[in-house]
Amino acid sequence: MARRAASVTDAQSFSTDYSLPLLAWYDRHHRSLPWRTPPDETRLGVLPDPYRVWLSEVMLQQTTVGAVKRYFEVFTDAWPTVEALAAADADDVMKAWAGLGYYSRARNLKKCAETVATEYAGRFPDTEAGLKTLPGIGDYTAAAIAAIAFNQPAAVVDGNIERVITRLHAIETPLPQAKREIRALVAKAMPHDRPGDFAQAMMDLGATICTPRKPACVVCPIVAGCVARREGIAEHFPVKAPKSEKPMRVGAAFVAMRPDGSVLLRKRPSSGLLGGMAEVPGSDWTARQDGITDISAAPFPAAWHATGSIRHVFTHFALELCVFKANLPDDASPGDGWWSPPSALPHEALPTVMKKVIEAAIPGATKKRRKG
DNA sequence: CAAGCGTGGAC
DNA sequence: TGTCCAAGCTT
Repeated sequence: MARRAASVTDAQSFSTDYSLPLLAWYDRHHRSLPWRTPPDETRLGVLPDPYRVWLSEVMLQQTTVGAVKRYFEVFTDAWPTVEALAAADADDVMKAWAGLGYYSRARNLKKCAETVATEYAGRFPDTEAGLKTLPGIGDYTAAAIAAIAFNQPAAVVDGNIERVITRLHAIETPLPQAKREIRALVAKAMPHDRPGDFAQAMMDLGATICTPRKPACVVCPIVAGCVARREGIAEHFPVKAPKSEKPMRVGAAFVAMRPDGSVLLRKRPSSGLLGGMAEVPGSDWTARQDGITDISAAPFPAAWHATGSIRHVFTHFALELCVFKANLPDDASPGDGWWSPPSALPHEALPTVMKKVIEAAIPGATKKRRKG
């Protein structure tokens, strides 16, 4: 398909005229991913399923492609359409999301599916503005869906593209302050005939060539316009504001087990840290020196005995939990939780930190059995 | 706008 | 071991 000469005549400096070599590179070296339509099809007007684009984009928020692939397959097998996801049991969605992190994404995913199914007749809005009104869809995801699934001329800016652009133009302004400038530069460079491929080409470039460390400038298709490379300081960008250090928190967790191997679980509050996910009973997690790390935080009296401790690092704090275990009789009351039998435990909505806790008390208890 | 919000892989 | 960080969103 012939491209108009617009990107050439519009060019005002060398660094704004890179869309052509970038797209040519993408046509040859694009990554094949389960939610993608290859460029030889998009150029013929064949666009990917908006549901699959949306699902993949939400999963990919702050998450690696390698981790997303498995979850994407599980989700699309269980819920092939937005209507199916809208009709799903919310707890089943949380269970399927367990381990992927940032669990508000799963809660918003379900809400968004319900809204699209009931208020939009099962069809995603095809504009950035329309998409942004939906839960869990912000600036980046709205632009990405609009461009990739609907071929809209949206300026897509993610972490990869921030890195590519700050290097191309040697932008010393730190992130996130530079965001507005970056967005304007992307909008100026974007070819209106292939906005979706342009966005994915920029992201592929950032993921495979213009990498955070040791960028492969030698094989970069747009190195000719890169100011940072010319000055030998590509790795210096993007400049970021310094991060605050992580405090340490401590606490105690209690694994109660019945003779049949069932473990007592309860559900965390629906918002905040690990919102809506399952956990074993435990103390608060506190940064105080006198934080509770003993059986004084036990949910009920029992023959609790220490069975080890686990460490886990969250985004904004590190956690050390002392793990206690007790064997309870068959008729022990679950209180406000439930007893999860060994066959169900691996499929519960347990975040990784809770799997570590249970593994410390009952090795192998949360591992999924390989079939065959 | 800064802070809250997970996890696992690379180095 | 630590450190960084990966296709960000919400409040």
